[in-house]
Amino acid sequence: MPHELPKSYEPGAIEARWAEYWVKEKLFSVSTPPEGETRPVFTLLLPPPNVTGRLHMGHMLNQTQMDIIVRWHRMRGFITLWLPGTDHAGIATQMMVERDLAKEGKKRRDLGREKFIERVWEWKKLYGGAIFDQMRRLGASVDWDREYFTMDENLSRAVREVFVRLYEEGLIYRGKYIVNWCPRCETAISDLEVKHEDVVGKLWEIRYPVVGSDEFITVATTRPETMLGDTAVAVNEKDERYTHLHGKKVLLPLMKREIPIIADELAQPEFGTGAVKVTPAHDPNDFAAGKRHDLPQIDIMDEHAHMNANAGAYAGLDRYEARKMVLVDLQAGGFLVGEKDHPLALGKCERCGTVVEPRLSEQWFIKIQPLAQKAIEVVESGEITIVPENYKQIYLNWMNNIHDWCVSRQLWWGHRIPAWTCDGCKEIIVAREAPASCPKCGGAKLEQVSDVLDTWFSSGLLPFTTLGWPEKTRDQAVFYPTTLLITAYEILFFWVARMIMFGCHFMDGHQQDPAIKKASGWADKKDDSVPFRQVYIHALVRDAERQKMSKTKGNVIDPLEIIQRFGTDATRFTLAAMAAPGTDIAFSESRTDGYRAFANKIWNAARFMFMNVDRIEPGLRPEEGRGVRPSAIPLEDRWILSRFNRVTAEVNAALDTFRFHEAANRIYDFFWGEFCDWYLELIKPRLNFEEGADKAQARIACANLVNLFDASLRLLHPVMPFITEEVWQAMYEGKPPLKSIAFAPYPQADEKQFDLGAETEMAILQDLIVNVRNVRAELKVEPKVKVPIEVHAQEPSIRAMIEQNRGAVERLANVEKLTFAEGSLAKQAGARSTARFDVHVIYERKIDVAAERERLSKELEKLEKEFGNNQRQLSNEQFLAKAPQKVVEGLRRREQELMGLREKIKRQLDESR
RNA sequence: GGGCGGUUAGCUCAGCUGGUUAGAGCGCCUGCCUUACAAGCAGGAGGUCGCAGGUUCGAGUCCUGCACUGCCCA
Repeated sequence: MPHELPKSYEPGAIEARWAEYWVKEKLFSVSTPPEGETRPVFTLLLPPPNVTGRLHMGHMLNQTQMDIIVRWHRMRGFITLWLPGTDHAGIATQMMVERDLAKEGKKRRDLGREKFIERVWEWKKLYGGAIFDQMRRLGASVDWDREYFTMDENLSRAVREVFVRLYEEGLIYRGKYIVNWCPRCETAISDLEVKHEDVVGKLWEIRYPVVGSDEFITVATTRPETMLGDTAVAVNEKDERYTHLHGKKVLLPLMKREIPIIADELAQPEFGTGAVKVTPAHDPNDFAAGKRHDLPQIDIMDEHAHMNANAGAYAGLDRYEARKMVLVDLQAGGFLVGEKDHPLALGKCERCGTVVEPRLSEQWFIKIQPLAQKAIEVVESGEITIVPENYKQIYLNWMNNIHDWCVSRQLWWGHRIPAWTCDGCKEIIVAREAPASCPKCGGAKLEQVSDVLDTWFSSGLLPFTTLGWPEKTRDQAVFYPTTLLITAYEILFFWVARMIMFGCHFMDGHQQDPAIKKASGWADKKDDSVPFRQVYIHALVRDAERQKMSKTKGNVIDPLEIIQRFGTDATRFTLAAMAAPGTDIAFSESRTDGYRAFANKIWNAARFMFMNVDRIEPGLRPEEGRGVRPSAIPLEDRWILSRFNRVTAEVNAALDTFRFHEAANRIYDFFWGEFCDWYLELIKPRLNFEEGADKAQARIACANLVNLFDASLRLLHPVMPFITEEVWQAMYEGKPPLKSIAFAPYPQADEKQFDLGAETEMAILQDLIVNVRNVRAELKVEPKVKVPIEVHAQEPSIRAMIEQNRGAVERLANVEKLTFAEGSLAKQAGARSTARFDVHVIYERKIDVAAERERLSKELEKLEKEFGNNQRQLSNEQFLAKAPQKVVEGLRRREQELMGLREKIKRQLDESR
């Protein structure tokens, strides 16, 4: 049987089938376009999920939006490349495998570096693809043939190349500085990987005896254990309380070490006692002060944040045990003079939650200023646009206050830094490949630096390394700069900023193929070194109570579970419909449930269409222009075409500016509220194919229906790819002209089809029908009983229009017979008046006079209020002088309507007394 | 402490550059198994747009202050 769609809509079945088909047929794979290509190009890089990752709502929103934009471009004839890949996620992945090892009672050091890395690769092979399997379920139309992994050999080579070039340019340096150290992960982490948490800590006051006097100087600290590493006490130069102590020394309690009192801006007179202890090896500010005053740096902890030999009697203790002991001993010695609650922001490791320890260590840094400069310029000048715009300022603020980036990590899993230490002369050699001997002393014993690079170092390069860099490839000429980046605010600094810095630096001087650049609409952009032309920052998905989702709170919504219950299409639609730029999404299942109902509506409308096609002309296919009869086109056809084209214009405009919610809602309102609720109902009589019916008319109506349905499916496809594919394929009974609706042209508005007249007439007709239904409900007319109505319309054209569509009124409003009256019907009981017509429902039942009067009074009150406003404005000379003509005219017209309506209502009120 | 948002119907949210009567989904009430759809159809109730000022002929929309609330940075 042709066109068979099962009676009920089951998203699970159709979605799995099409998801598999799209991948199997390699529909979204893009080969490198040859020289001379003139089609526009759209390139999008998928923000690489962690290889350890599992799909969450954030991914789902991100990917839904990307897929909408991607499918939209593809359907508009762009060569559309969406590049997927995963990130090796240094710490996260290493933790995962360490956890596995722990189950076997082993640690990574038991295996050794090489064996451990082998183990990680095994793990990756087994579990690394999970998130992409999940992505396929979303329908993400990425090019699976170009899938990359940041640890792939070609990408690793590019990473080494970048590192060496930066080093040679003097933009990478190595040195001993205070970094954020995670004692659990045993590695340095960047500023961005530290999350601050507000806690109530304590502020302790400790007094240090001044050498050579019986005076004390009192310092305040939140971390008393670090006093073991103090090498000075600082006071402010301007603080007169301490002027007499400048140049003196104090005897550090517990350690019995004499340390100087220095004058430094580190000490702020307003804070605490105005004097602070200085621990250069354990605090970044103290480190800086230490440099200024050439103080010794005494490191008192090891990599696990346990006290080391420099901590004297406390060696071996964990930092918190040491704190307790130190406090006890200070107390016993009479040095502890105060303790009070003190709010502080405690820095924790983003990955494992361990409190971060500022630690003095040898690390590699990128000198960021020169890179940031260009990255600021390209955003300020609009070479890269950021949407919503407020993120531009946030980006610039951050960029302007950027610090050098610590890129070394003391991990095993990642890109090992291409630097070697000569065993003989300790020279550091940075090179693309392992050097055979030391260029300085000729020694052959060289050892590669054990650190690896921050994961973001390699992901920052992806826009060009995925296109073959450092080779100069045709792919780069075509696809670079990528067109767009869609991502979450959270990684604006981590990733977006770094891509911009790296892109501008390493692609400096690059030029995109000029023909393609122009065709793609970027002719006005001057700089092709940027990694992307536009950035769209999407919102956060929260739970229905607006809470941020978190595992600890247990309020995480699993997108796959939602998909299972409501279907991918409905879930995608929910995210699209709620994604107003700049506002977080409070995900609510009831909305998704509603959008599944929308999918169901489409399904059933399709069944209705197929039922008629099979009855009237089984071979009917969508075909542009077919079915439209040039003369005597019925109102509903002119109307729906006008509406479709307007909606098409709105949807295209909305997608162009990332207003996903607007695009989704326009289609929803059109398809359900106009196409199904009105158009389908209106054409039902024309679809009559029985004996004696106008079969030519039925064929035309059916062809119109099919064309409009086809166009609507194409309009919706980027948002709901599965159901649209299913119905579209069914329209061709499995023999479509293209492999997928994904390649069918996206509807573009044809302004010639805009028909304001038809829209106005239709609005009047709908108004008439709704009014009759309304009165029927009020008169409590039995649903099955048809009643006669009288209509009065002053304007002959309106009367003619109603006359012409009397069948529609009679059918849709359940009317027995429509007759026209010459005079106003306003005073009749059971009548309604509008500016265009009066309608009287003829029905004997006594109406509820009190209720009717109440309704009328309310109506009158509303009218009077509006009329008051109307008059106030129209009698205001300033208004008349300054307001645009259009607005004034509108109000004048409304004034007439209001006066008429007011009279009618008043008369009805009089009559009903 | 600095910065950025939010506050519109019972709930979740739209309302773009100020312009005629502030919208949707869900929920609620009433009535319908009307041959595509009860996951539906038809009708209905529900809003001093956080508060106070200001700009303007005109403010949900722009400005200032306040209150509450969220996020980021230090």
